[in-house]
Amino acid sequence: MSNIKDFSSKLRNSGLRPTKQRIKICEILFNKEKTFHFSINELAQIISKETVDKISLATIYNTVQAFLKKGYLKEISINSDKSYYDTNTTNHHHFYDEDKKELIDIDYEEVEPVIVKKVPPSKKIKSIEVLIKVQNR
Amino acid sequence: MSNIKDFSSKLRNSGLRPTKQRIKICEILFNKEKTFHFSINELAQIISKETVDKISLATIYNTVQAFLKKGYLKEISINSDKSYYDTNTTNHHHFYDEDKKELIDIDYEEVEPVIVKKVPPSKKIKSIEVLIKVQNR
DNA sequence: TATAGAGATTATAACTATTCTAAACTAGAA
DNA sequence: TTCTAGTTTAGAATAGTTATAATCTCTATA
Repeated sequence: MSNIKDFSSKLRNSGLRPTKQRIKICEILFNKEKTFHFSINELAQIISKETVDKISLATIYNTVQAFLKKGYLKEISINSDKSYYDTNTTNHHHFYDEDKKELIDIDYEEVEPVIVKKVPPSKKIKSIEVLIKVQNR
Repeated sequence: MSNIKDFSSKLRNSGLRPTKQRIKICEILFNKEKTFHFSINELAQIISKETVDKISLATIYNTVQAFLKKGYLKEISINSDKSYYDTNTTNHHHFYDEDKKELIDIDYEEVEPVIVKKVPPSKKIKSIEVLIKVQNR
């Protein structure tokens, strides 16, 4: 379990000034035992519940962008109207529950490695994402 | 190559009244030898170039939604701010070229079938989409 | 410890994608 | 030809996100 000191030095080490807003957001995002998925709006709601002094929406956007760039978060693509982020930045795939509108991690081992026979000329693979949409039987 | 009559009856057969706007959009979308990918905005621009009488944005949205529901189009999920659609509604996957911001179809045979060992309880798989992000080597 | 200034935060405006609304129009059945 | 349900339309409304410009705050260094 990380504490404020840890987050502070982690932020500093990656060139981000450890402000109280960023530390708070770290606590919310990275103090969980499970990884989780969120939209900016969901994150904003959690923050407003857990803090006395509010953090402005702009800062939340900025912080998420910064963490994304540093590789602490991963963006997930669902066909959607808004962006979703994942605190699990390792290689893994997702189920998307069409009924509950909910994203579920799939352990990497649960999906056989995806094998692609050809890649466009002079390109290299950056990532492979599998999205499996499921619905009630 | 389909002509206006064809589109007219195809529309009627699927319960959509063949209006001149819908027929025009059909011509643009389905008279190509290659499948293609587009955003609403890109489609709107093509329409405005190819037609004298404009089609309102609302109609373009409505029509794309209608074609989507009828299964003539497929929505594609890229991590994005807007929706993309594909005239290729068969099972296939995509490369996303991060440099050109361009989507490329992958023939179904080019990717080994994705095998999932477990599905969430009482759910069935609706679709499996693989998005392979590539960038310059 | 005080302070300057780069980097952050903030409220709010602006922007973009999409949906809604309500009036006007039209395809096609009768 | 007439009627009407289904369509189209312009424009308003909404939601997500980014930009702006003023204010604030870390932290290096004097």
